[in-house]
Amino acid sequence: MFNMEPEVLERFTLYMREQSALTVMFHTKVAEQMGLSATDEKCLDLAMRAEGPLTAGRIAELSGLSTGAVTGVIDRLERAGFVRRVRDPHDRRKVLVQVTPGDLGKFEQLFGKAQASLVEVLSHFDDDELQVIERYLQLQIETFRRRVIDT
Amino acid sequence: MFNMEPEVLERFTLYMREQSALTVMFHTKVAEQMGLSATDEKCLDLAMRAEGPLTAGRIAELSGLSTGAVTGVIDRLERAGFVRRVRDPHDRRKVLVQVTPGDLGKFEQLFGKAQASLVEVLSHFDDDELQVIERYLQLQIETFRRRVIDT
DNA sequence: TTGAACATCTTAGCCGCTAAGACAATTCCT
DNA sequence: AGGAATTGTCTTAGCGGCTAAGATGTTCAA
Repeated sequence: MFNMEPEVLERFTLYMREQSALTVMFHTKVAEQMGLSATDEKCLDLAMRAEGPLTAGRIAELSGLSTGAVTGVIDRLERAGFVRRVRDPHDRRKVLVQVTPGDLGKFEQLFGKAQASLVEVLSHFDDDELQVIERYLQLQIETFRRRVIDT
Repeated sequence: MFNMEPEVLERFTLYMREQSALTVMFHTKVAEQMGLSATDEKCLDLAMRAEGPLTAGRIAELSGLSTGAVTGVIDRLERAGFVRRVRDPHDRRKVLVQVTPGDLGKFEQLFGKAQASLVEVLSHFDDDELQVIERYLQLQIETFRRRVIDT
């Protein structure tokens, strides 16, 4: 874009950095409250957001950890009751990590609070404005994803 | 808010989680490219975003690390040329961490790329829409900050 | 069937983190 | 002013998670 005033860009850049820093802190705190490390929480989040159950190896890829580290992560998550190891019946080398449906109470509770915050924020906008925001978020995520991948 | 359709909230919640996960990954990658750990990059970011130079202790508070850990962080950042230790002339117990103005080339370059992405995203919106988005970001950050602090 | 490829686990070694205490500078109290 | 308490940073010991390399168990192709 050519005709954007520099102050606008500066302000938005600051928002991004601020948001980034807060996000990192939030994840740390959520993990802490759940009695997990940030790494473990990150992997649990991956497993929860995935369509079906992930394999251990896929978690390693997505998280950027070594397979050895992921073994430890799953050990701890399993011991804490958040996930279960299930051998893939079609390929018994693979370990499927199933998120335990119950026992996610603490997690849901913490994210529930975050969701309440989100509702509060969104309540300040009418439908047309929400559409703008949604379009922004979709674009931002899509662009950011590409950027993260080839960084 | 009462009259928001549940699907809308669900979608926004997903955006938040997606954005969170991408942010964490982005920070990891930025740190990696700079030859720093995620922790070190986080502290450098704090130091760069602060008004004046931060003390070692303040960095410990803001980052949630122990003072001992911060000593190590500053050692590494200093060795890598990103910051300098300066004793506070008014209270010689304190160590001020000054961000080196030069030598931030790699950092600026990486964040420059992120900024280019931001510009691209923002270019899809007109001025009125940008105002909506800015209002959203401000509210979101403010609300999120309170949420993070008392989580 | 046998070797190669694959998925996960195990182990050794390293590094950063915390907690506790050492050290130095400052402030407080009388 | 002068000693005690406080404050800010650094040091150290010990712990735990991470990586890399190799072990183990499974699948696949010829």
